[in-house]
Amino acid sequence: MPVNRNALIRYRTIDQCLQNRHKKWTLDDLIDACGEALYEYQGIDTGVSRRTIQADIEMMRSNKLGYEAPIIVLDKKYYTYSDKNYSIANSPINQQDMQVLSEVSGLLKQFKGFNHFTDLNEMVSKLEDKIYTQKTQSAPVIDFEKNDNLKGLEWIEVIRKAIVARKAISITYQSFKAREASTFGFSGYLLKEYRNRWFLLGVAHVRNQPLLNLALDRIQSIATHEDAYRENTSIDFSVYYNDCIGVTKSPGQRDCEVVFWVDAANAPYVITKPLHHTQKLLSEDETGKIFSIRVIMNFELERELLGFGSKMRVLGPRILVKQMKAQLLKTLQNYDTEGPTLAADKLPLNKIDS
DNA sequence: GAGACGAAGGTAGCCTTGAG
DNA sequence: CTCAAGGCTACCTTCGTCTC
Repeated sequence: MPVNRNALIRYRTIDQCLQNRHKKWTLDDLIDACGEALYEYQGIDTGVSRRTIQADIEMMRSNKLGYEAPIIVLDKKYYTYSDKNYSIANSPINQQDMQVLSEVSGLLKQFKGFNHFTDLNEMVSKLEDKIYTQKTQSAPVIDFEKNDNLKGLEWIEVIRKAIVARKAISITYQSFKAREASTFGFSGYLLKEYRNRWFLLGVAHVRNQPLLNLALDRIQSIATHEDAYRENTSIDFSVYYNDCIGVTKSPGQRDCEVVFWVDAANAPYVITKPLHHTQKLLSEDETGKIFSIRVIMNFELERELLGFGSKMRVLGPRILVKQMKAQLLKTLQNYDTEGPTLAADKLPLNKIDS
C-alpha cells in the first residue's frame, strides 16, 4: 500500500493530537494541525482539505496500514482514541505484518499430524514464538537447536527459489573425498534438513545420472545455468524418506527389519522419541525392552545406534550386528592401542581432570 | 544530465446516506 | 436539521522510463 510522505506526516500529526487528551479535537482542529505540520516539514502552505483528513481518519481506522486505530467521535464532533494508551507508533512491527504472520502460522498448523509435514510442527512453533515475542516484547520462551555458523546456509534461499521457479543451476561442489571441486548443471527437487545440516536432492545434468544428494556445506558457488530444468517425474518426495533415517539412500535400496534391545534405564528415551516412525515395541522384561524399526541400512542408522553405546544391543539383521561389532571393536582399539595423541601442554584444563 | 511522456497514486470538491 | 462517513470523479503530483 503506497503511502506518500505527506500522508504519513498527517497520520502522525493526527495521532499526536488524539493522544493529547487535555484538548478536545474537532475535525477543524485536526485540519489546522495537519496544515501546520505540512508547512513545518514540507513548506506546503496550501493547507489540507476536510475530505483528505476524513480519508486519513478512515485509513487510520482501517487495517490497510495495520493501524486499526480506535478513533471515535464524542458528542458528534470531538475526535479521540477510545483506548487512551493507543498510538500508531506503538506497533513494534506493524499490525498488518503481525496478522500475516498469524495467518501463516494458522495455515501451517493445519498440517500438524501428517507424517511428512512433521518438520512444519517445528516451524509453526518457531513462528508462534516469534509472534508472541513481538506482541509482548518479552524474551523468547522456546529455544531451538541451531547452528548459525554452519556453512552453506546462504545457499538455502537461492536453491529454494530455483526449485520453485523450476530453473536449472550451476553448482561448484567439492565432496569431502574429492581433491578438487567440480562444476555441473543441476536440477534441484528437494531441500532437506537432517540434524541441522542441509541437503539438496536432484539430478546432475550428466547422462544417466541417478538422483544425487548434495550437502549444502560442500557447495562452493551457485550460478544460473542455461540448460532446461529436468523435471522430476518418478519420485514422490512426500514418501521418499519414509523408510530411512537421515538422508543417505541409494535408488533401489530395500528396507529391512532392524531389531534392537535397549536397557531399562534408557528405554523411555526411545519410547518417547522413536528412532523412526515405524518403531514397534516387540517385548520387554526388567532388564530392558526390544524394539524394531523398518528402515534401509545406511550411515545415519549405524551412527544413531552407535550413539547409544553400551545401553543398546542390535539383534538383527545379522549383517548389521556384524557391522556394529566391527565398529565397536575398532572404537575399543582406538583407546587401547597407540594412536593419535595431543601434547600434554595443549590439552584443555578441565576441573574434572584435577 | 535534461526534458518529454505516461502510469499510478494522492487530493479536493461535490454529492448522498444514515444516525441522532 | 446537523454532521460524520464515504462514493465518485476530475485534476494534480510524483515517479520511472525513454530519448537526445
